[in-house]
Order: sequence, then structure tokens, then C-alpha cells
Amino acid sequence: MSPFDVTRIRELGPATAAEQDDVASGPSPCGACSVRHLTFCAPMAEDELGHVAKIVSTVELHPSDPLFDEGEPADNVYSVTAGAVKVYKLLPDGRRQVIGFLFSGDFMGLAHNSLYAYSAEAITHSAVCKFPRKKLEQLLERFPKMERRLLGMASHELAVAQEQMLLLGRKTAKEKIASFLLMLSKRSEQRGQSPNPIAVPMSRTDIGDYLGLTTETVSRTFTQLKTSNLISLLPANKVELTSIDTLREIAEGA
Amino acid sequence: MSPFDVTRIRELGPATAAEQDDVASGPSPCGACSVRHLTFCAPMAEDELGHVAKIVSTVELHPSDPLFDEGEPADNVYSVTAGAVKVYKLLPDGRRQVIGFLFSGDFMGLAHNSLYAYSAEAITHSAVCKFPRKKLEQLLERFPKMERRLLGMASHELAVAQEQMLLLGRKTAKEKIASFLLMLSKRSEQRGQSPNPIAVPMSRTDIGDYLGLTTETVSRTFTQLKTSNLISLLPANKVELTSIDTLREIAEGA
DNA sequence: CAGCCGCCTTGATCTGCGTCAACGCCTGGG
DNA sequence: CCCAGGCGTTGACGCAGATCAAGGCGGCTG
Repeated sequence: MSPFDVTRIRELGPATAAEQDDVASGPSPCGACSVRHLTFCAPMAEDELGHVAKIVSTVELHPSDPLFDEGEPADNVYSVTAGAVKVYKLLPDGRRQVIGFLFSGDFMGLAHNSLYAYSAEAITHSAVCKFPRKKLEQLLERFPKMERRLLGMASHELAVAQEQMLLLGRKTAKEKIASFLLMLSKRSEQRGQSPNPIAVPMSRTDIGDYLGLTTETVSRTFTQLKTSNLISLLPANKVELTSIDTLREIAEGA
Repeated sequence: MSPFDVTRIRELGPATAAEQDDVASGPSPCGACSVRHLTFCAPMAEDELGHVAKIVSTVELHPSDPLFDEGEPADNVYSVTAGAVKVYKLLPDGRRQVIGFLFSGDFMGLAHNSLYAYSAEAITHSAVCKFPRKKLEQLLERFPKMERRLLGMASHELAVAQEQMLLLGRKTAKEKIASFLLMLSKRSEQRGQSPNPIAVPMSRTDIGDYLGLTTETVSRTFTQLKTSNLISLLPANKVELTSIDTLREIAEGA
């Protein structure tokens, strides 16, 4: 079972056919958004949400639906409200690096120049809010507190990216997998979901491309952690962290 | 010869003994700052610079001087005005990952929580402007255009970090070194300095810790590029990129 | 419900880069 | 002027993880 996605999408409000067509369907119910406190909309007061609703449209995504590609004009900024999305970069010969996995509250598309620096694709059934860049910028100008929030979130992203550089440059396969699982757990908790049996919706290939490993190594390392009784692989792509403290020690290279 | 650092420090304005002691010495001459257009101070009008000068103090750093350490309270934000600074993270067992090299115009210390997420140390004789976080935040509140600039710079940092993840996770040693040299060249040019014979002020160890390699591999790869006539090692830690196009092809994995 | 396809796992082997070691060069201090 | 210590380079060897290969399993489809 994976009621998670569907549930959260329902929380978003009615998903009409028009929305699936990726077309703005007039003001959407930001007031009903259940993950608003996680997003850059958080600082907006109830009576200001109309300004947000006026420029936003919602998009529903199915597994492996692309959202945009690296190099396209970055005309929109997106905020994930349900599900899981991966963003990645490619080398000409096809080598892939997954830059991040996004969940409810995360945003993407803040390009410093006018082109997207990465591609985005849904992993699970997901929903995102779409903000035309120009209009969002006008909104930010009018509501500096929203811009402040965005700066705070960007700073956080930066810290996460730096932690990931440490992982990619200096950790072993085992340390990488342990770090990855703990990260998923922490983020799940931050979204108000279970921190322990965690959902791992992405494929071994995606995980490998995120950690700088091959699928084979990811698989072997999962097996190794399982054999050491540090994790259990549950049905429906869930993983139980049997010994979080030990995992933490491994992740930190102690 | 390396007049570069000294020159740019002089451009900063008089470096007094008080400044060397890392103590605010009253309003400093932001109006005379030759790298202001590169920093987050750029959007400030001439007649607003007094507000900046009032909260800033300058710090001079000698090679290998530490500026702050990971885990310390992040009480200040710094902007580099001359020289070169490295920021890095450590694993408990001493493995190091250099997160970035900072030059004129770059800032550091934008922590999302209250602690520095990395350590900072001067590579060359350098100068930085020090902004008490609290006071800077007040200033940002008063001048949203400065906050906007900071958001733009943070977005850029994010894109750079993502590019670095691709490098760390998926590129070979040769591709990493080629990418690194091209990055130094581009950044040198952005600061208005020579894009081709480039200054490489950091040690082989620092380069290795930045690229996820050992010093031996860095050294061997430099030798290999030299033997292939793609670069020349010049005196005073300068490197000439003999065939930028070929380097670019190598860097992109083509 | 049977067959296929994609994903995961496991095994065997290979290799790029790490590790260990030695040495040359430059620089700064006595 | 000489010596010591740090940095860079080079060589020999080892290993973590990549590559190549072969099934297994579960879910979707006809």
C-alpha cells in the first residue's frame, strides 16, 4: 500500500482535469494547503493568501513524469506539495547525478540566470504548485517577508548541499547509505511523518546516482546493513532503521 | 611574484593595527571599496553606504590564519575583499572536504541555524569584511534590495554547489582537474583578472580535498595534462591553459 | 492466469584511484 | 652556508567499488 501520495494530494484540494493539463485554473485554495507551513508561503498571513493564489497553478504528476529539463528557460518556480520529485544533472555521455530528492514544502527552479540548471522528474504520484517567475518576483517585491523566507530556505539548501559534498567526496559506500537513510528519516519527521519505518520511494539506480555509486553497490550495501541487523527491508519500499545510533556512527565515519 | 594579494588589500583602504586585531575601528571606507560591485553591498547607493560602514569591520588574514570553525556560533557574516579563503568540513577521523574557495566578492557565514556549518581559513594574505549577524539582519530588513541581492548570490552558490556534486559524484580524476582549472579561470575573469595564465594559490592537498582526490592523484593528473600539452606549470603557482577547448571537452566528459 | 518486463540481487572479475614509500626541491631559520 | 621541514612528484602495490554477467521476483498486461 502507498496511500501516502494520494492522501496528501487530496489535502491539496480538488485536482481538476484543467490542473492536470498544466493550465492555470484560476485562484486555488492556498488557504486549504496543508503543507503551507513548510513552504515559502509560510510567512503569508491568511488574508494575504489571495495574492499567492492569484498567480499559482497546481500540477499533478505521475511517476516518471518530467517537469522541466536542464537548459530550458526557467520560466517557473515550483513548490512541491505532495509526493516525491528528483532533480538531476546529466553529462553528455549519460552519466547522471541526482542533485536532490524533493518532498512536500521543497521548492525548485530558483535559477540564478534564466535557464534551469537541472532536470526535474516525479518519482511518485505528486503535486506541485507552479509560480510564473515574473509574477513571483513581483510578489516578492511586495512581500519582503516572503523573500526573507526564501533566503532562509536557500541558505538551508546550501548547507544541505555542502553536507552532500562531504558525503560525495569523502565517505565510503557504507557511510553514504547510512547517511542517506538518516537523512530520509529526518526529513520525514520534519514533514510530520514517521521517522522510523521510512518510505524509500526511489529506485536503487536513483539512490546510486544521488550517492555517486552504482545500483549494484547500493544493493550490496543494503544487504550488508540488513545482514548486520542495522536495517530491515519491509514491504512497499519501506525500511526500518533497527539501530539508529549505530547507523549514525557509521554515517559520521566514527 | 605575487603582488596580487597585497595590491588588492591596499585597494581596500588603509589596514590599521586595530583592524588587524579584528576589532571594529569605526566606519570604514565602503565608498572606496574596489570590489563592492562583486559583493552583496552592490545594490546600495553611494549615500546609503554609511549604514553599511557603520556595522562593518575589516579583518586582515595571513596564510593559514583561521577565521572561524565549524560548530561555532555563527555570529558574523563575512565578505571577502582580497586574497583567497578556503571553507571546509571535517569528518571525526580527519577526512576533509573543501566546500569552496572564496575570492573577492564572495561571502560566507550565512548559516540557516545559529552555528557555522564549516570552517574557514585563509589561503593567501587576504582581507575580509565582518558583519555582525544581528546588525546585518536589521540592515537587510531596512534595505530589501540588499536582501534580494543576497538571495541572488545564494541561488548562484546553490547552482555552483550542484555543479560540484556532479563533479564529485560522477567525474573522473582528469575531468575533475580540467573542470577545476576552468572554474578558476572563469572566476578570475569575473573578478576582472586574467582568465588565462591563472593563479592557483592553493596546495595540492587543498585541491585534492576539494575534488575528492588525494594529493598524489592531483599531482599525477597535473603531470598528465602537462605531458599532453594542455597546460603549462609556470613559476609562482601560475598555470597556463594551453588548450582551453580541449580542457572543456575533457571537463564535460565528452 | 500466463508471460513479459523492469527492478533488484548476487557472483566473478577488473581497474582507477588510494595507500605506502622514497626522494627532490625550495624556503626559512640558526 | 647548511640543515630541516614542508610540499610536490614519482613509483610500486593494493583495494573499494565499477563493470560484466546471470538469475530471481513481483507487478502489469493481454
